[in-house]
Amino acid sequence: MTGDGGHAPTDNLWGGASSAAGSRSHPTSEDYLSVLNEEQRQAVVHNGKSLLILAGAGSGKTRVITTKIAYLIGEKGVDPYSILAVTFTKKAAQEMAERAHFLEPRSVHASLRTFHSFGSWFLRQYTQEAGIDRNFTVYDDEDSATLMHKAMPQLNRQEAKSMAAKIARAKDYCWEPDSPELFHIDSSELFPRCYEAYQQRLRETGNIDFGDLIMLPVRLMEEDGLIRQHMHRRFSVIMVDEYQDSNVAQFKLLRQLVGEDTYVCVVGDDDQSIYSFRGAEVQNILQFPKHFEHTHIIKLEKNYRSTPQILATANDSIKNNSDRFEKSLQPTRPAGALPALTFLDNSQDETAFCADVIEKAHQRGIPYRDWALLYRTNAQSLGFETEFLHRKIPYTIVGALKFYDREEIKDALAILSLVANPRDEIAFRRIVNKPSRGIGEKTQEKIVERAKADTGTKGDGGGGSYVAACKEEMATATKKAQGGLKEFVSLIESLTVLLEENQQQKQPLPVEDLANQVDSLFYQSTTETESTPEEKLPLEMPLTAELSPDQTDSLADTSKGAEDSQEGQPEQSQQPPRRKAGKKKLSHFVEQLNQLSGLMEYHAAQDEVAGTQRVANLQELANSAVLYPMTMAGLLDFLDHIQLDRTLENNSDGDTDAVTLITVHNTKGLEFPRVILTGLEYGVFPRQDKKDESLEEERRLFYVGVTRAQHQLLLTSCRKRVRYGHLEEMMPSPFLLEIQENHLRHLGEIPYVYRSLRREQAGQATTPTAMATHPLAAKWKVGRTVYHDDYGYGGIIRTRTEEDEFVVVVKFETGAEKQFMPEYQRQLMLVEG
DNA sequence: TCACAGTGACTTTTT
DNA sequence: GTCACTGTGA
Repeated sequence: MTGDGGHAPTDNLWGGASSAAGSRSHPTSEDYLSVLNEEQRQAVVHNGKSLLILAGAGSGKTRVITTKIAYLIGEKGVDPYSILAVTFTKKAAQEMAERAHFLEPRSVHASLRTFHSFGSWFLRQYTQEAGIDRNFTVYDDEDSATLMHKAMPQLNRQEAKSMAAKIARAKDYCWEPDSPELFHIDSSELFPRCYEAYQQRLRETGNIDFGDLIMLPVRLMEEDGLIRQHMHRRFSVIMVDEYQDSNVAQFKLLRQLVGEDTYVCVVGDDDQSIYSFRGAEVQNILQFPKHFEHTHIIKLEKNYRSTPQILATANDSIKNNSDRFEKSLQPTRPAGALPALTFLDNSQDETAFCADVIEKAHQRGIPYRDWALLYRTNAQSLGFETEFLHRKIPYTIVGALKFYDREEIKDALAILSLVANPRDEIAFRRIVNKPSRGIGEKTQEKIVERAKADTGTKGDGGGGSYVAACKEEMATATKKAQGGLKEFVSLIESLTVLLEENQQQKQPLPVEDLANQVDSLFYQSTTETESTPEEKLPLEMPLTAELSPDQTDSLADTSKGAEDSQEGQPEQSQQPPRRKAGKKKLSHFVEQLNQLSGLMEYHAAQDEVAGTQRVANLQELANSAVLYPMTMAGLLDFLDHIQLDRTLENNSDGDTDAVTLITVHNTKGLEFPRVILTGLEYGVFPRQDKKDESLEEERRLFYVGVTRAQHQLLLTSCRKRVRYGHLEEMMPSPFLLEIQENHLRHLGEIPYVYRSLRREQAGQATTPTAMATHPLAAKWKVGRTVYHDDYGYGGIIRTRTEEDEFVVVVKFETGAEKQFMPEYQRQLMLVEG
């Protein structure tokens, strides 16, 4: 069934499609199949019911998927429209789309999406069945925490946040407020009550949270055979990338989507499962053959990315994990340099060292974009940013300091959300009194009560509008509040009117508008149809991965706008529309909103005192809306895009030559010629050693980091680091010690602890039973002098490890004998010498 | 209602 | 070193 007949008919189809696609020549199926190895080729042409591809790091996983898509369309005559491929990040989805499109132009009609954007697409078609608002928006974690806080006022902010996180976890498993399994997460009787209250409050707003994006579609399909059938007819091929990171809810979604005649193919690597903290279930991939009958398994172990030296390092580490498919990566690349390990005195030295290395390399002609700087936590990026800024090394930072999480941006988005859905309690609370309009907590509470009473007029939507409630409240409110409310109501209403007025231009009611349309049809560029996302019948809704608005070139205009609009000037910078636009752009609407709401003025004042960039950020938000039409549908699209695509916010990807600063988690699926893996200290990476299981996940994370590198890998570790405002002595990461000594090159000074741990390890090599020595043991040795805030000076007389916690026993000068866990009790300090 | 100062608690990783 | 929450005074 491989390279047989098919040529003549498929070639016709092929030719037709590629000529339409333009100048770029697309490879033929022979071309793209010939570059695959045997296993890859098998995976592509596999022709059964279900397929599990276990693909090691760098084994050409994406190539296999994209080739498979092309092959199915080009050779097997599968309708691209009926192909669904889901990934976890937008970035991955986009890359998949690009590569598939290169191989097979018709793949633009396939649905290449993230799980969550698929959920959103699904729910937009079934808002009524799901019991949510037609114009629902998606709450992020912070919104959820606020909602929880309001639903259960006795919780303080932190407790509310933790409850919200637990609810999110429950939704990862599709557990309802009355599910008995909830105790797995939190056995207190408070938890189900909180969940219940939260859920009720959420439904009152008509909105949904991240978990609902998966959970609600699952429930709808479980309960409604018609919807399920509908989906089965719609998709005949379903593929999932990075399947090791799917959670139970996502598994259930897949289960529902796969009908009798659906072909299902999942790809993943259990060694790269790094999201169990948010419910990812490795068992999904391990048990896949059990859940889907007649599963064929193909392993891809040849690595096409890294040098043998880098792979040796990776294998050294990952083989220490117990719960995994036994496998090891086979190198195919030519030999390279050994990975280098450098110890630095402190994190300042670390940043300087990294900057030096990159600068020197640059002088040798190695571009900045070759480099990626990896760290465990976002907070670590700050030091690098300042150093790079100072040295004028260009960098792009992925994922950190999220643009859309900034206060001013969330404020503006809250107004947008409220315009879309006036029942949005969280958005309402956020901006009703910002800038201060004299509407305090008391008044807000009354309005919320009123709005909720409104909802009592059962049925789905209708009541519960906060704008309406504000109006009613005006009658009884105090003078001060009255004025504020009036201001606020007129803001939202005028914005709504603005949007509706513009929207009406689309509807062919007034004759002049028809004329306008003719006008735009004839006299404006017709090449790029400014298609507005319109409400269509469910089956016809496009589900292709939409390209994100090009935020990069709008960036350029930002700073200017910021300077000019210091005072509440009437806006001078009318949006610079690149293409002549007949219809107004959403960016215009956002600018209006920024002005009318007083947010611009408010934040300009803040900028003044704090030296921040808030006005510029608000302007940038407006700029980023330029690709959306100024309609309700455009607004929803825009909000969706922001909520579901938090990854490619500020990266000016493409041709710019810049170093990548990125968390290890975020590098999943990426590769770089040169990688520096930083902060390899115990307590930072791995973060803690609570349980074996989570240490194994940290190790997988380390493995992911190492296997991102193609040619060159640098590892750095600091002896001291500032944490919690104090300079602390750090221990080297245990992962460093797992690497065979001759697989590493050690640069510079090697700390005593590292040496002695290596020695200890060498001694133990013959007795591999107990590697129980706690990493802290090297530092807190019997006989050392310590100082305690309360007890004064003393000496360590004993140490032991108790349930993975390291305990020291200290006898103080006072005679008192006390036990401490130095990891947590910071009052106890080692005295130098 | 709001602004300020003092106090206490906590820091993963993300759609 | 950073929030977030609390209490005070205007």
